Amino acid sequence: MNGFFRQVYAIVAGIPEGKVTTYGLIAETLGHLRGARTVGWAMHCIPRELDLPSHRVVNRAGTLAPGDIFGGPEIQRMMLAAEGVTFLPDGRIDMPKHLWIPDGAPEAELPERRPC
DNA sequence: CATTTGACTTTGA
DNA sequence: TTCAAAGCCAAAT
Repeated sequence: MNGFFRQVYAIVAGIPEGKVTTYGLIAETLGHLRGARTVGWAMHCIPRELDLPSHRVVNRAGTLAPGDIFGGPEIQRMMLAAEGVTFLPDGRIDMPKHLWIPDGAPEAELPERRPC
C-alpha cells in the first residue's frame, strides 16, 4: 500500500476545486503510461477517512465510472457542479475547460493504512 | 510464486 | 457512430 497507491492518493488529494483529471493522466504522471486500470483500482480501494476528492477523477470521456460510487451519477454530477465544474449538453464534464494536469512529483504525505 | 481483478484506454469492425 | 476485444499494471488472494 505504500507504493503506487500512495502516489495516486497524493495526486488525487491535490486536485483543486473545480478541476478534474483522468486515470490515464495520473498514471502517466507516475510514470506508468498504461497504468490507468491500476489507478482505477487504487481509487476503488480508497479508505473513507482520507476524504479524497475521488469525484474529481473521471475517465477519459469525461463521464464517471459504473455509477453507484457516490450514490449515483446524479449525486456526483451535483458534487462537481457545486465546485464550479460545468457539464456539456450530453452530460459529460467539459474536460478541456476543467482538466487538471498533476505536477510531476506528488509529495503529499498520507498516513499508513491497511489494504481495502 | 501464479492467478485474478479492476472507478481505464485504445483500436478495429 | 456505436459496440466489442485486447492490452497493461500493481495489489490482493
